Amino acid sequence: MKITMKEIAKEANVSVATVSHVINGTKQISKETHSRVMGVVRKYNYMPNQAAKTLKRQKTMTAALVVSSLPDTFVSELTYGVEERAREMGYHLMLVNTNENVPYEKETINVLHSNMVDGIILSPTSSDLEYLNEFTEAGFPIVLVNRYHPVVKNTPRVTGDNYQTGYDATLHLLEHGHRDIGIIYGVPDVSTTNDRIRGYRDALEAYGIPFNEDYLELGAATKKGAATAAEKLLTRSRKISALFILNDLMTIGTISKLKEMNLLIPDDVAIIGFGDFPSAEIIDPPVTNIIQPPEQIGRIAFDILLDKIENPESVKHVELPANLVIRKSCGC
Amino acid sequence: MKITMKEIAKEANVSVATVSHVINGTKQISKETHSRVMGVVRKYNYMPNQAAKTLKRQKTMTAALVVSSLPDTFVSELTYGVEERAREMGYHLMLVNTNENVPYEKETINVLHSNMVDGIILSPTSSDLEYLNEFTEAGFPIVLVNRYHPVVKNTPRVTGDNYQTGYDATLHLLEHGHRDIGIIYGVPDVSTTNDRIRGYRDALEAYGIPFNEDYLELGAATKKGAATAAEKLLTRSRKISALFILNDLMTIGTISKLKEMNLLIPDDVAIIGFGDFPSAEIIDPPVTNIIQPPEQIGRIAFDILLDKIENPESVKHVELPANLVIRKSCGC
DNA sequence: GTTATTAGGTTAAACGTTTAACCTCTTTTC
DNA sequence: GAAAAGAGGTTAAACGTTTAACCTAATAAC
Repeated sequence: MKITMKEIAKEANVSVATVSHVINGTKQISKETHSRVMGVVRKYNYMPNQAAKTLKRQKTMTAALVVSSLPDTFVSELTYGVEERAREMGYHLMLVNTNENVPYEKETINVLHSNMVDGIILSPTSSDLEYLNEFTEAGFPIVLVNRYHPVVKNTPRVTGDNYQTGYDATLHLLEHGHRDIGIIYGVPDVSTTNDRIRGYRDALEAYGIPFNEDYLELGAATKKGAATAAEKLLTRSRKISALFILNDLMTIGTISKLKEMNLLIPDDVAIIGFGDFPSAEIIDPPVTNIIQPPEQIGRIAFDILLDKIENPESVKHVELPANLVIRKSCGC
Repeated sequence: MKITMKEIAKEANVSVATVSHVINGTKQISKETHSRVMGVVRKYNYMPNQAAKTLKRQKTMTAALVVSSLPDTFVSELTYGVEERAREMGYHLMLVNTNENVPYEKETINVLHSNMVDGIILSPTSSDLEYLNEFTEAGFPIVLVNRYHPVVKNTPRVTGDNYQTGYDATLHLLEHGHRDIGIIYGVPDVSTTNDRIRGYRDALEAYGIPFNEDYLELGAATKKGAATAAEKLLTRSRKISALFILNDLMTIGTISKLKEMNLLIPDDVAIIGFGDFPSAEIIDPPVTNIIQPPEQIGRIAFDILLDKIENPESVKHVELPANLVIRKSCGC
């Protein structure tokens, strides 16, 4: 069996309270006792039982990152940022992927809430987030990341500035003279998609161009999905001369389809992608991308979670700017 | 405060034991009592305190995945597989990235061992794994993934067949007529690197070609690292006509450098990469890759961990085959 | 030379579950 | 109709920590 504090205490000839105090530094302890206890601790490589500690302290020193999909570049890098920051701050990280499954997401939040973690960073599946209020109102720290919804009260969030990036990308394409710009989006009805499309609409409006529902197509956030979406879009609306694609895998899928259709980028169809990827600059042509800082979003989200844990009234909203890195696929 | 079993018991007019029994189904309970208790449970959305449960049961129902680096395609997909399988089996997953830091790895295993998790899937940083024996001998379940070392006894592992893939890739290049084949590797002195290089050597030997230390270069598993490694290799040994590159990011970095040097792929330098990536087929030329199934490795690793938890004597070794997917960069 | 203060410990209650042992009725068995 | 078995509960002891309250001897204060 695993060694316990009681046995350490016996071997060091002190009470368990003393062992606890030397380990945690919660009381003055004489030099000799201290080193005698630490000697025994090291001898057995003793580590306090986390469950007991948590039960008593009501603090787990672990946080959870709950995402709605894992095999996704953005999410991977987000995870990296969160994990790194958690580690730096002495926290452990629990990772759960809800796989875009809303009931499972609810269930997950519920069990994590029961003394498994001190707080949650959540990238939610849907906009139906009212159920979160039950937890946040009870003082359980949750921070929303990437996707959000105004229905959740008193809850910090950190996102990219999706509206602005949608606007900027569209504007750039407009400045290149494009008037018929298609969008391939990954997931319907989430704030990220909606905000970017809002930016797109407003940019069009600034140029006096009417919004056309036919120019939107769902790409399901996959290569294959985007390929068929691109095909639909370009056959249905032959005037489309530029595409704005809302994630990296879909950008790759689209390019693949365009090559298959023998369409030249950017001459026949210009492209701006969302989310940079490692090979973007060695593709022919190198692809122009909106780059968001997912790792930084993760780090900040963790810091805000910590702030929320220590200071329950605090509600910070952070919106990080993104950059348009211009390469060749837009026509530049 | 969070609601406890005691309060549920009071409101349902039963003892806490009874509440526990209805929740866990550990005893016959009358229909009325059962529904009365469940009524109160649902009313307050009660969930048992995990810390208390763990303390009593000595079982956490969570596993840990400890990797040595996170921002890496292979690791991301491995994580995906592990998380998915854990979720399916009703386990939670703890994720920690040791950042190739050996002391931190040791420390991590130590705290995870103290009733935080029921077992660990470890992709270790170094070959210095003797310290693990202390834990495995005490019956703590650990399964090694990807990297391993024979010094760890009684410990299951699941890896790709690195020797064979090293052999196959080299052979393919040899069949194309290449006699001077460089290797860019990511991390020195780990089993993955060593096994692949062993395969490379043996393939060369089968063709009667002497092994040349100068044909190896460290690429640090990054784009930049590989770019400078490629440059070094090609200027130092001008006869090199093919490159075998041991991870995806390094493949991209190398291609980028070759383009910069105005070298044609595959005419001036042929390339085979290790680890497929989403854009491999839209790059010009499409890149020939060894593809390993990291997600499957993850799933299997979790199953083996579970097996080890339930059956401590079990020691399974799994070695998964990889495929050479042939595209254009090898000269085909 | 009494009284406070401090240093260095110990005792014991609590954290919220689980579960063996026990109890009390009913029902079954022969 | 007495004994055995079963159904449906309860009691209380763990699980391994933390921490407030308490204790004692030594030192400081005046």
